[in-house]
Amino acid sequence: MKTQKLTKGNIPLSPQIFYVLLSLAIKQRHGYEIMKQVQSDSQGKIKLGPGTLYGAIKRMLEEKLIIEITSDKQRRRVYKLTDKGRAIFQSELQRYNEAVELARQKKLLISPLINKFTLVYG
Amino acid sequence: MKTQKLTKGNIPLSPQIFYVLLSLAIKQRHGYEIMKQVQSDSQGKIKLGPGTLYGAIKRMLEEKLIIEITSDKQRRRVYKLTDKGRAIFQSELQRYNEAVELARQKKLLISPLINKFTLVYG
DNA sequence: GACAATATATCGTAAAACGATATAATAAAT
DNA sequence: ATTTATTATATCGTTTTACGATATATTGTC
Repeated sequence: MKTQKLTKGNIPLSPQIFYVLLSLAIKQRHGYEIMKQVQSDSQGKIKLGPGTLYGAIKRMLEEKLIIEITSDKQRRRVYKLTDKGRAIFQSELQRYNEAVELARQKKLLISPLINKFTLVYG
Repeated sequence: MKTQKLTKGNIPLSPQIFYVLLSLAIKQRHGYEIMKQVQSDSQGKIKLGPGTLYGAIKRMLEEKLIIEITSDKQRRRVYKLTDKGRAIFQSELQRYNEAVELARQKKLLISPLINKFTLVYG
């Protein structure tokens, strides 16, 4: 009973998987590096523990969103995005963008740059 | 053992919960309306079945992200965002926006408007 | 009156997140 | 040189969530 789907048709992705793909979209990385990058890319909002990280990697390998490119038997195991992984990341990124645009259009997105002063005197 | 957390500190939210909050950020709605709105807001990418929908509503009520404002015993049960729900939605929307901006900055966001013609002759 | 769409609810399964725990190698500090 | 911190990977068990199936009733339409 192989590990599965990453949600049907891979859309939508969980935020965790999204950030893993994002980190690998820039360059190939090993597990621990992914973990740190996700934390930094998400401004500390998402922290992957080992359980989440290696569980996610395992499923993503099975789904062929990533492949391992470790040369020989190194300590670090390096992963890179497959074309499929890149396509799915792109599709999910579009969803993020569309959601933000929709929210902006509905005046729901408050710019963090607008402070109380601006709200009162702007 | 009350239903729980919606992920620790409520961040990050699952895409499903995010779209439910988005639908309620615009106006109060009843369950079935939320379901339809999520589908339309996400361009059909996210479809909530009854299990997901009413399970999510139950947990969001317990977490006090939404409250029920149904008057008397109506057929439809109407929900609206609480201040907490709105704050959490806003925080999550910021995360979406930051992720998109980061991706844009890294040249990872491909505009769907740019087609092959543009890529070749632009 | 029949039928489709609306509307809510629950149950069971599967999948995912996550903390705990473990182990080992490398790098830094004393 | 030895201790200590950080890096690095892995697995196990629990909790949480998503989600399809199923059920039921109401409202609206032909």
